Amino acid sequence: MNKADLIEEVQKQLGTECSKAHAERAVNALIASIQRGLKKDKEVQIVGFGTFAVKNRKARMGRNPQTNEPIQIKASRTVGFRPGTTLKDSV
Amino acid sequence: MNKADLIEEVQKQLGTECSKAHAERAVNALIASIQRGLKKDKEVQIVGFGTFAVKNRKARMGRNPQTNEPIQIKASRTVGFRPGTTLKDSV
DNA sequence: CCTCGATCAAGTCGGCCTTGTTCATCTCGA
DNA sequence: TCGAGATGAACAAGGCCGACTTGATCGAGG
Repeated sequence: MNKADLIEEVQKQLGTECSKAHAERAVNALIASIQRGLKKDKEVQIVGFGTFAVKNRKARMGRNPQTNEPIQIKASRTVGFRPGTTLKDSV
Repeated sequence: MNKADLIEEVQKQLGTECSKAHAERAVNALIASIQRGLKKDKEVQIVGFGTFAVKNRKARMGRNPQTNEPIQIKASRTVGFRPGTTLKDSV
């Protein structure tokens, strides 16, 4: 399922009163808001769905799959997601 | 950041023309749509954000942290999330 | 057309995941 | 606005799953 299909689903649930353009704006706004929330509070919790959290990933040893040469992987940040109980049960 | 703050952020980005109640409906609709997309296609890709995917978790051996007793962990399903490049760079 | 993400290779170690209670926090009805 | 109900985080220890590395290529979205 891609973004276009997702927007269509959202527009259906919001009713025909809401245009697809509005649904798209809402989707983009939500995504942007989650990003801003992650940057600010490092965590965004959505009850009944799950929790997004910025995670610190330690430096470690890796390997270049092409040259088979060991390389140093620097510490980095990523975004983790832990599904909530409701979401787990629904899938 | 909780759901209420998130809704407020969304409403700001949508403009004052959109009420907070509408923003809340949009947020709920999007979440519900993602859930339905996961149940249907097992994967929801949002460009510029990341990808949600239903993952099959194999059965394995675990341990009860309280009794220190080995236990069998049954195979289960969970929802994984892989952040996209844009999201990684923003945090 | 241009950007963005998935994919593939192989090897490895970081961290996820288990149970169950306790506590903090959020949601929602009145 | 406040209380009641509900949801999730944290905590323990340890095993093994899988995310992660490069980089070119393909597909698709904007």
